Amino acid sequence: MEINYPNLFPSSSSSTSSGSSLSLNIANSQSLSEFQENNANNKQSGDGFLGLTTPRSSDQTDHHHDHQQASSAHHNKKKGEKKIRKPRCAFQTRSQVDILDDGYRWRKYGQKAVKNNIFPRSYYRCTHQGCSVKKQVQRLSKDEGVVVTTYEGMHSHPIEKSTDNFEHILTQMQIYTSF
DNA sequence: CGCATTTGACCAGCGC
DNA sequence: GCGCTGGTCAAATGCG
Repeated sequence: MEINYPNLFPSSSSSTSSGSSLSLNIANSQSLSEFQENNANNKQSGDGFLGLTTPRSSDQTDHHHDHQQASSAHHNKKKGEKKIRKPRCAFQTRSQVDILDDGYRWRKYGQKAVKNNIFPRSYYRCTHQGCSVKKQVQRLSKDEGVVVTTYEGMHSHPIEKSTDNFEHILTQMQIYTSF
């Protein structure tokens, strides 16, 4: 519950310079990647960020919407299968704006208020067909100048716009998250 | 008119 | 077993 990001983003505080080019200062941003077996010893309860579980296999190809709201639809999980946890990559960015234009086109599909944080968390999904890459954007309550963007999945299609250096970063992300 | 955003509800996992 | 929290869906709404 107590989200302080103990080990994740250590030196987030003591940053007073919110001058910041809004685009992206990679120098200040920290990247990290995790893999599915990573948090086996994760006794951290709240861990609202990188310990989150990925419920369904996110294959919206068939996407039989049994309307979850109806009743006992759930997703039929394989009896022997463990839950698959897709790799994620989180970036901490110092920016005034929440929406970091990384060259892809995103559609917002949800927003939730997180505990111990006055700012909501926004959920985005890539609008490209067949691309199920998701990202979530959150702003630290401690530092409103810090925006944490978590990417989940890899893009398998070219970037629409040319956002110079961010494309390079995306490439590195794919290296990190390669499984 | 088409698409993106908003927003409330639902559901699953986990902790107590 | 209950309640909390995070994640997602989908209808309604807004905007270009």
